Amino acid sequence: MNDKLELDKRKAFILATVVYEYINTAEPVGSVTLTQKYNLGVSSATIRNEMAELEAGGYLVQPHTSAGRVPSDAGYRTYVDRLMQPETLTKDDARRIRDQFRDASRELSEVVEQTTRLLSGLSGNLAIAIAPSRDSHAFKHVQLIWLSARTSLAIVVTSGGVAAQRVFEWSSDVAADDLTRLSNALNSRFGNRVMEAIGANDVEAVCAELGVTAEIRDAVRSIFATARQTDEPEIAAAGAQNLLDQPEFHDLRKLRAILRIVEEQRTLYDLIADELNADGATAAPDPTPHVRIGHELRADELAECSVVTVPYRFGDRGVGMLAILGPRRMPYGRLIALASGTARSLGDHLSDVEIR
Amino acid sequence: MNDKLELDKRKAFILATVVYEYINTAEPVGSVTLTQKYNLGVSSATIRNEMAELEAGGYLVQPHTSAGRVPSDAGYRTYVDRLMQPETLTKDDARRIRDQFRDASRELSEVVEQTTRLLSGLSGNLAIAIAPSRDSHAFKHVQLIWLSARTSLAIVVTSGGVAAQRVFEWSSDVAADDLTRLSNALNSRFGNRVMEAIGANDVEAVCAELGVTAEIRDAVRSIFATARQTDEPEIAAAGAQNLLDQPEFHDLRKLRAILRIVEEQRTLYDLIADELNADGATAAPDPTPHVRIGHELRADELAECSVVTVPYRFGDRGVGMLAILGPRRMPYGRLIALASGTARSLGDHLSDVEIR
DNA sequence: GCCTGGCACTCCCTTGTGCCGACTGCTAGC
DNA sequence: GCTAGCAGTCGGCACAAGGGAGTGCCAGGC
Repeated sequence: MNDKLELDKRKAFILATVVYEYINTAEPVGSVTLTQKYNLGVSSATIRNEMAELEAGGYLVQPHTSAGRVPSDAGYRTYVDRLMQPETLTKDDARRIRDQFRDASRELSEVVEQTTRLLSGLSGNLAIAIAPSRDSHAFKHVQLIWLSARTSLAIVVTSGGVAAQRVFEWSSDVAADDLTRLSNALNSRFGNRVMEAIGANDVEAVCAELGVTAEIRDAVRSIFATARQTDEPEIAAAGAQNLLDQPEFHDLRKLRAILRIVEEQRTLYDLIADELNADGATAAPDPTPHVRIGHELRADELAECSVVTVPYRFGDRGVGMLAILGPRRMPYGRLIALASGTARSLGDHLSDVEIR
Repeated sequence: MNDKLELDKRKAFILATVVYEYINTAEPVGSVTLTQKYNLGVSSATIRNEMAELEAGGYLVQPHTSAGRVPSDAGYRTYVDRLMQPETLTKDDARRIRDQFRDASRELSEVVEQTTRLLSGLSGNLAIAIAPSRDSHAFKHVQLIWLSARTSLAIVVTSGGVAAQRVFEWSSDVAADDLTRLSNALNSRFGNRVMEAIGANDVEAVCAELGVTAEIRDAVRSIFATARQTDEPEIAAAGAQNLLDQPEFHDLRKLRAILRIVEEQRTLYDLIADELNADGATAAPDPTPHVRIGHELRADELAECSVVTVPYRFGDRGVGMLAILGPRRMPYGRLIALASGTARSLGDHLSDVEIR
C-alpha cells in the first residue's frame, strides 16, 4: 500500500462511486459500468487507468484478473472518513424510533433488549447493545423485608431500578424491627452514592454499628455485591438472521464463525466495548458514531465485517454502547444516522426512566 | 397411506433400522447398506420387497427413483412410539446438568434463559423455554417506598421474585406513613394469594378502605397489573446456530423460514405452548416429554423439523415448558432423556429459589 | 501530456455431455 | 417365501466448450 498517493478530485469521485456501487450491488465494479451509469465525461479506458492507480494505492482490489474492482479496507475507510455524504434520519425511521420509545418498557435491561430489536429491524443488520455498568448507577434504596421469622427478602434499588433481590433463610429468628433499622441506616448512609463507591468495608461498617449478626452482615454484603455486578456486563444482540440476506454470508462457514462470536457474550463485549473503556465511565462520551472496518476489528472472522458503534448516556455518568454489525458493504451513512438517532432517543428515554 | 398395514417383527426391525441409520448418516438408506451393516439373515432382495411394502404403507418415502429410503412422518412416529429404545441420561450429561444448576442464577427469568443455553449446548439443537405464567405465582409482598415527597417506588414480589417495580411521580405531596399503611394493608389482605385471584376490584377495595388518593389507587392498580403480566409470556430461545450444522438446513431458504419463526416470540410461543394450555395451569402436568414430528407441527416451514416438549413445575401450581427444536432426523431417545432430565433439575432448582 | 478506441488476453461461470455408481423392481428358479 | 441376477432409472461428478465481463496495453489523436 502506498500512503503517499494523493487522491485528486477525479480519483476521489471514482473511488466514491465504486464503493457506492459495490455497496448497492454486491458485484465487483468495472470501468464500463461506471461510465455508463455515472456521468464521468471520460472513456472507460481512462477510468481503467485511474482504477489501476487506485489499486496500486491500496484503495481497491481485484478479486481475480478479469473481474471489476472491489473496495479494500482502506478504500472503505477513505469513503467513510472523507468521501461519503453524511445522512440524516429519514422521516420514516425517525417516526419508528419515536414510536418504539413512546411505549417502551421502563425497565433498564428490557429497554436495552428492545432497542437491539428496533435497531436490527431498522438497519437490517445485527444490532448489539451494552447496558451501562451498574457500578455507575446511583444507590437509591435497600429494603430488608420480613417475610417470616426465618426468611427475609432483600432488595437493592439503584437509579437503574431493582439491581438485586434475594431471599435469605436465617438459622435463627430475626425481628422485623431489626431489619427496618438496618435498612434505614444503610439508606441514610449510602443515599445517592455511586454504586462503585460502596465497598464491602462500608457495608460492614454500618452492620457493625447496629450490631447485627454475622449472618445478616454477610447477607447484606452479598446483596450489595450482586447489585454492583461488576463481572458480567449486560449485553444483548438481535437480528442475526438479517445477515443471511447478505450474499457475503451465503458461505455457511463464514456465517458460523460470526454467529460463534455473537453467541459468546464475552467476545462480543470485547468487540464493542473498546471505546467504552477507553473513554472511562467518568468522562462524557463522544456521542459521534465510530466505524471500524474489516481488519480494524482485529478478528479474522470479522475481516469482511464492519461495526458502527455509538455510546448512549444513562443519567449523568453512566454510559452504554449501541452497535451495528454487518458486512463491510454496509450503507454507512444510513447506519450511522440510525445508530446515533437511536442512541439519542435511548438516552432521552432512560433519563425519563431513571430513578432520581 | 394404508393404516391397516400391520408391522410384523421383521418389518418393524427394518423400519427401526432405516430410521436409526438415516438419523445417523443423513443419507437415504438402501437395501444393500442395510444387509451389510446389520445382521438381517436375509438377502438385500428380500429387504427390497419389505421396503417396498413399508413405502406402500406410508412409513418410508423415496426421494427419487434410484435412491434409498427415508422415513416419512408416520415412519418417525412409529419409531418414536413403538420401536426405539428409551434412553437414560448419560453420566456426562447428568453431570453437566447438575453443575449448571448448582451455580445457576436465583432469578426466575435468568434461570430460564440459562436453561435454554444449557439445553441447546447439550442437545446440539435449538432450545426454547417458556417461563411459568406469573398469574400462577403466589403474591408475597408489595412495598411502596417513599423516595421523596413527590416520588415513590413500588415493588411487587411474588413467589417468583420481583415481578414489577416502578417509580411514580405524584402531583401532590405524599406521606411516608400513608405508603407504609397501604403496603401493610395490601400485604395482609393478599398474602400468599395466587396472583390470578387478585383483580383490579380487590386492589381498589383496599385503597378505598384506607381512603388514599385516586392517583395512588391508579398507581397501585397498574403495578399489580404489570406484576400479573398476562399478555406477554416470557420466552427464551438459544442455539439457533446449532441448526447450521444440520445438512437439511444448508438450504438458506429453509433456514431463514425457521429463524423467522423463532424470532417471532408469538409464533414461537404458540408452537410450544399447545400442551401447556391444554393441560391448564391448575392440573398437575404430565411430565412425560411429547414429540411432534414434521407436519404434526402444523407449520409448513417446520415440515422437516421435530419438536420435543416437556413441562416443568414451578412450585405447586406453576408450569413452564422446555422444548428442543431440530430436524426430524434428530436423536429422539437422547433428546427426550435430556429434556426430561433438564426439566426435572430445573423444577428442583426453582423450588429452591421460590419464595415461600 | 492526457485521453481514447481497439485488441488480445485472462478468468469465471454456465451449459451440455458422458460416465459412474447407487439403488430399485422384476423375474425366474430354488 | 427367499434369492440371484439383470435391466432400468436417476443423481452427481468430471470435463470440455463457449460466452461474457473486464482488464492491460498500445498506437494514434486532440
